[in-house]
Amino acid sequence: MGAETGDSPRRPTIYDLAQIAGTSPSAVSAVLNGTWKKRRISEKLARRISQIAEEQGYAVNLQASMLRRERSKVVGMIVPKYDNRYFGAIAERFETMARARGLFPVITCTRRDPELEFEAARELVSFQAECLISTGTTDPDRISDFCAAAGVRTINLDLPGTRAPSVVSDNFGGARDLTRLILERMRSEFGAADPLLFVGGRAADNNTSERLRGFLEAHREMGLACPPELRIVAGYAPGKTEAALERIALPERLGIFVNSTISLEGVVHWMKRGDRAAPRLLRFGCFDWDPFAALLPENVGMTEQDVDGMLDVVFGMIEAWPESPRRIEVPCILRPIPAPAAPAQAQPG
Amino acid sequence: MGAETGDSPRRPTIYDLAQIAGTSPSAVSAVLNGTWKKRRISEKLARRISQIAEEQGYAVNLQASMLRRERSKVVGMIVPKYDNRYFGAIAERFETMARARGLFPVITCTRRDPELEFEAARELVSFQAECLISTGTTDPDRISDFCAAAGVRTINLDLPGTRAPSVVSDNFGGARDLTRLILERMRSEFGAADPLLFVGGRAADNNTSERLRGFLEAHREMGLACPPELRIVAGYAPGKTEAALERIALPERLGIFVNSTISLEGVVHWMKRGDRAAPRLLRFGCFDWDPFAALLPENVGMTEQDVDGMLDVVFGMIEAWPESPRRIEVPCILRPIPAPAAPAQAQPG
DNA sequence: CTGAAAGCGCTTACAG
DNA sequence: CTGAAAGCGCTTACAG
Repeated sequence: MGAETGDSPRRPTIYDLAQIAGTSPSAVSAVLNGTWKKRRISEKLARRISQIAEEQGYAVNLQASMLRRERSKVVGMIVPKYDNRYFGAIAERFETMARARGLFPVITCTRRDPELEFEAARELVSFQAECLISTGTTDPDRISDFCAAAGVRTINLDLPGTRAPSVVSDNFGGARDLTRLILERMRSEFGAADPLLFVGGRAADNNTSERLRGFLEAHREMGLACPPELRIVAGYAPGKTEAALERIALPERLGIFVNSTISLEGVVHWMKRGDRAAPRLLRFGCFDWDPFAALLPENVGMTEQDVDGMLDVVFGMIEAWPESPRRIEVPCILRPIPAPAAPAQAQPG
Repeated sequence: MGAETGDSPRRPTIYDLAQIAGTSPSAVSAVLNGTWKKRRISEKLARRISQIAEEQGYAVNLQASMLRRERSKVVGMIVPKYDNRYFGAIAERFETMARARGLFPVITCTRRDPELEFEAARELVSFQAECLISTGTTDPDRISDFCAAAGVRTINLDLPGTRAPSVVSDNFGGARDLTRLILERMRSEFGAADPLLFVGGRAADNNTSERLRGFLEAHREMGLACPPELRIVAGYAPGKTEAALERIALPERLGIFVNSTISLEGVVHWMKRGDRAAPRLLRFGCFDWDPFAALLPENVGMTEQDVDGMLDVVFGMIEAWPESPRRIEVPCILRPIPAPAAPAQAQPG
């Protein structure tokens, strides 16, 4: 990009508008930012200035405006991905809610790269963000420390950081309810009362351990023992999940608790490969939401994190600053999927 | 948010750093923005200044910096959604590529709301964006006109706007290839040689009409007539698609060309409801990509738009400005899905 | 009812 | 090798 297109005139400023209107830059500024009634500028002048601004295609220079104002109204967010139902929904909802409150949302996507995350935090501070929400970041505390030093508030979303208030899903309760649902469906459809297989996630990951706790709790309620070999917690990646499933011997009928749609891709690939002994009577539930995954015939239910609910809490914290509680839990939404009403679709003959 | 936390000290400026270092603000500025070698500042001083900046948690004020510089390096993008595989991938890739070029990407999500789109364009101009990429917007020409008046360049991505250069998928070729694939699979799996059903999209939508053209072309090649009643172009919404499918009589065996994953949701809901006469031998292909949709057993292939390829072209245009061609087409990527290797999974008994 | 003036935090010729 | 000074486009007390 060249610096200028050469023949394109400089973008008009309030000085240009003032000259055209035969008034002062102060008056133009007041009219254009809505403080003109307070300054008792005549409605006639206000109207004329607005008209001229419109004609000249005027747009305020936010860099200048923010530099001068005491508040930037910029709120920053760091997400690991957009290309993901959950984080996509978070980013979208955050933007909508911020705008509704007259704030300027600036979102950055850092693909779980710790260095990029830190650079993004620095950039958002440089943009004069008033607060920074981080979600899915690998090192939230480093970001919080940096921001604190710069006087920028941070909130961790769906992350249990220790250096900032956090808003998290009730992973325990959500997992317990999903586990109950799967157990129930195994019983009603197959008459089974066996412990489930837990698949996906990382042991060090707080969300995974909370979900595992809920999973075990539901088994305990039913008086079911839960052998450790039925827990595959070897990462979220589909390939790892698939490989781990291949290595273990599984019963004829099986219920699976899948810890994310990422892991679910691995589970389904494994199911689809018919070249080995897989359980004949299979059902699963998944802690995550995806509309197409909801259509898989073995799926009995999905647990959706309450994005709207969590962001309501986040904006509540922003507004009630600095009296934010350290941590708030938001319940998840269980979406049961009814058993198919009819026999299977046609298969290749 | 209160204006200040009261006890938090003002964020340090180059004046503060200069005072601590016992030098001038000019020197600090030069060191911090990398122009110090040109100014022949001693390496010793440069090192000391950097050190102090680090200690003080200094972060440049981009508002001030951008205001003073001739270039903002901000590149804006308007997308309709983040919560969508395609647009999520576009946003994510755009951000990565812009950063790699030392630019500041600012993305706004406008949920197909024409007023919001226009407000977003105005806001990006106010942020001094040097160019604006719009994709999936309802009124790209209005945005282009406004930006042109403000001296901001626009590029339409996957949109055939008339007022700005555009980068679009080869919808014709992509649809022709996908249609060929479905026809081929209907023949090899079921021995069928019937015309396909086209489902989804809007007739007024350029992408839909191009895809329909490719669909018809593939039929023509095969010597197949293509009766108009086998084209359901009543919008993308899943509900509309499902309702339209219910209203028509369909043959025992059927191949379907589905015009987006949005419409595909409707098709699959219709397939899953077993309470009416649906085709027994069903296959479909879909012009869009989704990993779970790819797992549906009737799916023979999906056409992915080449997001990386399109954005390469977009950044090429940005850099080669103002010699941009009016319109560039980028081929799509066909992803065939092999027929299942084994018999169907267990169904409820 | 309105304008002149200071200043937000930087960058960059310009003058040593 | 380095600093003083002007100015980017606004906003906002302040003084009429």
